[in-house]
Amino acid sequence: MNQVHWSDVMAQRLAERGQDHIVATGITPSGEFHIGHLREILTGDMIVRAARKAGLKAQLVFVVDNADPLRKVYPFLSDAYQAFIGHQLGSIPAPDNDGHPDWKRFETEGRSYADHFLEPFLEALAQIGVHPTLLPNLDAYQSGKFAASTKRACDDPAAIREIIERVSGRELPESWFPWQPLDSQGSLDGVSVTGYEYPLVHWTDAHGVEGSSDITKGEGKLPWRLDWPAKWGFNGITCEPFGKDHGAAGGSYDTGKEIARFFGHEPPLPLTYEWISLRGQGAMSSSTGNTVGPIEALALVPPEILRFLIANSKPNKAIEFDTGMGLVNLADEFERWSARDLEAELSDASLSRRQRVQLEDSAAALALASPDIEKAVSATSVSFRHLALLAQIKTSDAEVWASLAASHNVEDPTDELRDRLRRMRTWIDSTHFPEEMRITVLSTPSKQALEALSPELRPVIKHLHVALSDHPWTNEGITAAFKFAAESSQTSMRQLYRTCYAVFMGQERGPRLGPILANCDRTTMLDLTLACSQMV
RNA sequence: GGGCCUGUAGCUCAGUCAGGUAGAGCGUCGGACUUUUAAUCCGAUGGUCGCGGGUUCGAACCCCGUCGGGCCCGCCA
Repeated sequence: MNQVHWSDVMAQRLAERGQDHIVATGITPSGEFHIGHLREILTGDMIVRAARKAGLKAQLVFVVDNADPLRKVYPFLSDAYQAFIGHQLGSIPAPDNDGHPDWKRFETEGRSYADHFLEPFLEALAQIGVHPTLLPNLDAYQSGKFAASTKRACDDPAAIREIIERVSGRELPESWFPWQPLDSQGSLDGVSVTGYEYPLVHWTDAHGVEGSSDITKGEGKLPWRLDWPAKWGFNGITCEPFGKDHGAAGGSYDTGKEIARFFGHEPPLPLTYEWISLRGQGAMSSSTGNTVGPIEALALVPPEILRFLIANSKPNKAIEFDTGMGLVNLADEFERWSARDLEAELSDASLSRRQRVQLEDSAAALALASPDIEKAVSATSVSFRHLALLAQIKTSDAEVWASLAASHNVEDPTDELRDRLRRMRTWIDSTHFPEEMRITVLSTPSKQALEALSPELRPVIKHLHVALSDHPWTNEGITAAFKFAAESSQTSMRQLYRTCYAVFMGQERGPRLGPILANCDRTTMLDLTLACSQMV
């Protein structure tokens, strides 16, 4: 069988390199995590799954870059963080609700800035079925794992400098040294290296203080372009997906490749992926607050839908995340696919190569979408659209299940379905829910909708008003009134409904009106109908 | 300046690596269900594959050029 899904292609390439694999992902916990970061880790997770499917041994690791310094005081931080700029994220206190440093928890529990942002992300990962081995980078420095590579670099800074300058095309300052020592205050900024005798790097800091940094004890860190290839080595990384920022020519992967070999190991198999942007708002960025967090996204959609989004998009394809109609369409697409018997469809010998590839690709994406690798997500047979509708009309869950029992043969709602309804209600209450999907009954006539109505339908409104006035204000009564109005005005039911939607909802189509109108005030609705009939 | 990704049906995208009759889903339109809980089912509609050249018996696919979109080359997934 051909390898069609991107994850299978990666697995195949890994198989050519060996049997044992460690797939790495890495993120700097400098601010709130967002679904862009989810692409990083899910891409890794899916490669691991594909590799195991191909009979390889594979493990997912998540390098937490908590040795990276705080770059600036982000909008969600108080000015107190000014003092921490340049300090490592794993060694400064987390912000509290007001953005002030929470010294108490930092001192009693050791809860760092990095932990603060990492925790909710890990929670989201658990929900989404990703269970990576965590590798906090600060610990790696402190336990001396970087020592060997660091020594290699510090023993021959010119070689490293040559690689970076040649490959990236940028010139490094004269003072550049392949180790950034922590200064007298614990900052990585503004430190000048004055000498090196293994294992000590001597420095003078911005405060005029002099000191020495032991590279085997993590009293500093490697610059990013060395940090990355160094940890490929001691962690035995064989594959790593990364964002396009690292993948650019002359970027950190390019220099990393050569530096890794200088350190004495092969670089991992790369996979560059595109970024996720928010529809209409550009790239997501933790620092600007232009984000949708994984937790927030999971409150709205089930994990399998998020996984499906990543699995079904080729890594080099930019994703526009849309919490409105895009999500509805995505969810319904997932639902349709999972309801199909792809196995059976693929056994059809008359399929063209093209059709076959498409089916196989979707089948692979669908399998990867399940948070639980052991079990495929079963089709709920209820579309997102339909559930959105029911959730708006029925106030209690019991009514929703009763309706589904009648219309969709759902006797006993599965846990999956209950879960979906719960998320659906959250979504409807949020600002993300698309207006297009929102059921609104008008209180004043929609001039626009009435004008859009074909001329021969306008007189029908009068019949409608009469019929509604004469029938009981119940679901059955209203439905009977519709029928009566259609007969007395010689209109087909289809056309009558079109008229009704224009009158009551200002739209061309909509859900069954009987039950909805029955929940509305009779007088208000009759007044609305009358007003409409007088307008046309 | 250097480089990467991208342009295929109204929309979202497969198909490009291994050239062989242009594919899905959505949407739209029509029909069915004695008309609809935006449902479901059936059917139809729809593309000079950005543009121009070249290679080839044959090009969406390979090569050259060109235009448009996104992005990277200090940090960012």
